[in-house]
Amino acid sequence: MWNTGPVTTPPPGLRERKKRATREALREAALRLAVERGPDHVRVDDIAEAAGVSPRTYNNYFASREQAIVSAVTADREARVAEAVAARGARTPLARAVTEAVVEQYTDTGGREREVLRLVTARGALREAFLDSSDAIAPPLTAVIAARPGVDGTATARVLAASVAAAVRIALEEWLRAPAGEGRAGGLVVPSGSLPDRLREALEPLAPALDAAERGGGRA
Amino acid sequence: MWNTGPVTTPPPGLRERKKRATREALREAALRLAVERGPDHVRVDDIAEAAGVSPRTYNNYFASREQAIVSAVTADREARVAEAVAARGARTPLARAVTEAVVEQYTDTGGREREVLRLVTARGALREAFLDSSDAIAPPLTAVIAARPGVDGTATARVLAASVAAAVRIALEEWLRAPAGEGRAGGLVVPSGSLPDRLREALEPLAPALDAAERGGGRA
DNA sequence: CAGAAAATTTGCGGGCACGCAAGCTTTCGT
DNA sequence: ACGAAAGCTTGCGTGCCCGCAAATTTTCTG
Repeated sequence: MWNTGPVTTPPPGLRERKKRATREALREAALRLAVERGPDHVRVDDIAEAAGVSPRTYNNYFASREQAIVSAVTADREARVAEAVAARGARTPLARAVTEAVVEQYTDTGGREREVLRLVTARGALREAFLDSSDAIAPPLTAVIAARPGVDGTATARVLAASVAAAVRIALEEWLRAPAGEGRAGGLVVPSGSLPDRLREALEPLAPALDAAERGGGRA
Repeated sequence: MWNTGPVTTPPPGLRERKKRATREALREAALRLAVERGPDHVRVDDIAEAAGVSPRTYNNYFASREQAIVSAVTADREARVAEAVAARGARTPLARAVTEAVVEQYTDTGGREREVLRLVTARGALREAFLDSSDAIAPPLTAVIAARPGVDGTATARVLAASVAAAVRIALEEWLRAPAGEGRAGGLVVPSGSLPDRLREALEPLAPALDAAERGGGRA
């Protein structure tokens, strides 16, 4: 009876491990093939075959063809944003905590991300799927915000979390709009210039709402 | 040379009229068939045939099968929300203007809406498409907010508009969650109970941000 | 008005998403 | 440890979305 912590995963169980493995295999295969051949020359059958599962199984894991690729790129960034907010504790005001957490998590370019960014950035269905992925921030962020002292209802937390997600999406859109704009970072096609600035810029209008929520909701 | 006003539509032109007519025919056909047979027993071919166009043309007007139906139900409500905000002028503070406009436009149940609500409310792909439709509020609302005196950048307006859209979506979700909840309105299955309350509740957390935007942005 | 230019409709074909019902694997109860 | 229950995978079939290019219609120009 090893101390597994308070609410930790009891023992992962064989079943769960297999699912994780399959998911990971699909992600990796999808990304690899997309990089090799270009995103428009990858069929869902190819991904399935490369991952060693049936084409039908692919759609048990991902609802669209692009989802696996962006899932490989973003790599659970959504969940880590929420963690980063929680890690800042109730000391720092909510607006600061959220802004810092978002900027932090979107700044860490996970290694080869530079190479991959052109792939997902190039306008197409992938670009859309990538932007949609930022909506996934909302659910975990809702939990974190709701747990804050002073926030009354879950409804408030949901609205604020969804607003943050929307702001992030807009920041990404604006960022992708100006490829070789003002602060071009070394002549690359990748618009790595001012993502943190765009994020801060987009989150700033929400700051009053975020901070007000902690001071007793709207009319409490 | 009749006075056509400053920026009014010059003369509608034949082409435009036909497009409007086709769009309307598709909407109406889709809604009628969905009511008659139930939403799952309507093929896109049926709608096209009923509207007198080819199946391929349907997808030139609507990107998904459900879009035509919800388009018939919501009937450009999105655009009217923006108009309702603008109609309130810069006198009333932004938060109030937006809240009142949204509540007003979502309260007017356009006639037989009661009959149709069960259709789009019944969980399925339609329900999802209906919720997605609230995102269409953002673009026109962005323009209205950006035109407000005191709002500095377009980015701010976009974020706020998107946040409002997200709040509306959440309000609709919560509203659909409790069919026969607290304020049941006459024993119907339709959860007409407290939609305005849910909308106000969802928009309230954003009020500080909306009002702050008019007082010179965040740090202006 | 004739002819060019621009936009829309339509048929065709490919690929994708998903419900359904076996078949097989993991998990659980005794 | 054994059998049942639950869950995952897979093949099949249906329907939908959309790119492409030819045909048709509307608009524009001289």
